[in-house]
Amino acid sequence: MQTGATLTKVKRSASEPLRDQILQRCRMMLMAGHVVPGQKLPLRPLAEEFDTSLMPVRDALNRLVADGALELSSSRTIRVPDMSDERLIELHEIRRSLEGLAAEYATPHISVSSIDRMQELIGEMAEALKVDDFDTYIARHFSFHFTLYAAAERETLLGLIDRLWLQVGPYFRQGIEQAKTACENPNVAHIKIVAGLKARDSTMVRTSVEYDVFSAVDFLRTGIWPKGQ
Amino acid sequence: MQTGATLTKVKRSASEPLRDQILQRCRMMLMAGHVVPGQKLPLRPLAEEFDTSLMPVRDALNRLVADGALELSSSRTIRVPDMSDERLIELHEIRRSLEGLAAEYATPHISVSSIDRMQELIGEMAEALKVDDFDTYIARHFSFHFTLYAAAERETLLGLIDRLWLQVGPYFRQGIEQAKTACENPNVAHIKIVAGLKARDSTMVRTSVEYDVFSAVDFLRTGIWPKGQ
DNA sequence: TTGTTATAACTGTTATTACAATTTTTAAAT
DNA sequence: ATTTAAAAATTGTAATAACAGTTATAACAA
Repeated sequence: MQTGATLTKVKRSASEPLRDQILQRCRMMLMAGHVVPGQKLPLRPLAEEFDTSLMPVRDALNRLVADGALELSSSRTIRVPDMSDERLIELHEIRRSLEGLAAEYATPHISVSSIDRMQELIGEMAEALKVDDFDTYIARHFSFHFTLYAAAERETLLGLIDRLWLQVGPYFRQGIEQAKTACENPNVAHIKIVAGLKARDSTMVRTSVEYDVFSAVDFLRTGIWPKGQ
Repeated sequence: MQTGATLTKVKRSASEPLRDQILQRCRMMLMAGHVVPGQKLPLRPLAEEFDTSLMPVRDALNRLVADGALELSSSRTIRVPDMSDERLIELHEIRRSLEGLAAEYATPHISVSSIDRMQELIGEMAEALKVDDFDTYIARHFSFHFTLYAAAERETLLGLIDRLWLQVGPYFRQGIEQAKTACENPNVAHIKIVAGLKARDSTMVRTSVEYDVFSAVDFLRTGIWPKGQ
């Protein structure tokens, strides 16, 4: 299947449908950049790897298509969509708007322990980057942002932001690998976010998050078009 | 099935999968408020009405669950979700943010003929309201807003806004029927939107759209809790 | 009448199979 | 060697049936 990730069997349990277990796996693959743009994800090989029938795999992938994380190309093959300049910019206009909103709502409510955790995550991100452990970097980076956004306690908003991250996931990894050094720049935003939270300054947090998202555009662009098209 | 809408058979054609045809039907039912909050939508009766098997119906409904327009209650029955005060407010915080964004981007690009059409739609809305033709009112109201948002030419943004409308759809109809007279208020916003477009004043259009969304909250609340809980 | 238990009906999920369309491969002809 | 055409393999979709929960109903007991 060449998903780049180690896939093990999923088990049928009453608590969680196979579809959801498979969905979770596929989400991880996308977020971690373990699938590459343009890559096909045919149902049957995936079903074989998960040791299930087509149906739950089909359900999971259809869900991801609905979320814009995958696409149904003409002649109905499911693949990881390519990124265009326009789409990248649009996604980040929306990200800026929604993540800024979430950041603002989160600021008064977020717990001190969560802020401390975010502080730690900044350190762990730097550590991971030093040893080229991109998987860990991506995981910590995700935790950092979603610890903040979850504190806004807006379920629908969180879901929308999640969808947007799923769409940039496959390109984010390429961005880091290409522009590793440039990652210091976003980290400045991260530090300001934590500082803003400690001061309970909603405007500062929102502005810092918006800047973080803003700077991500150029960062991602270098990953998508390394030669500088 | 008691969907309130007239359902006819869907036909298997090469061009469009049954799932998408059924999805379209269900979307209409939700947007037009032809299903009521709390109502169950079991697969088998729907499949019988559409004269298909479970699968395409299941696909369509799962998609709507993913979109937040339907919910999988505990004990996995699919139903129209109830609206809470918190959810209503959250949805409109997001709506305001995203529809404001779309409005701003649309203003410089929207064609004169589209603006004219929007002007017409305001009239048609008033007409429909006079004769209690709520179906027409809802359809025209939808056209009015999405003519604007489509002009922004942001596919992902449009998709997100569409999702949000799908979630408020079932409650919008109740709102109109309950607070019919109060509908003059939103119309003021509509008129300002068109005026702003003619002047190509992005800020004015954005502000008017944001006010329209803002005023929709109270309006919808009267529909959801008519007694004034 | 009320509470409990067994039975039946109904729910979405999953597996299997068949299908139609597309893509790839193979073979033949130029 | 290149082009064309036929055949095989691969794709997602859809139908059917079996499954495992849950909910409703009915029968029985107190």
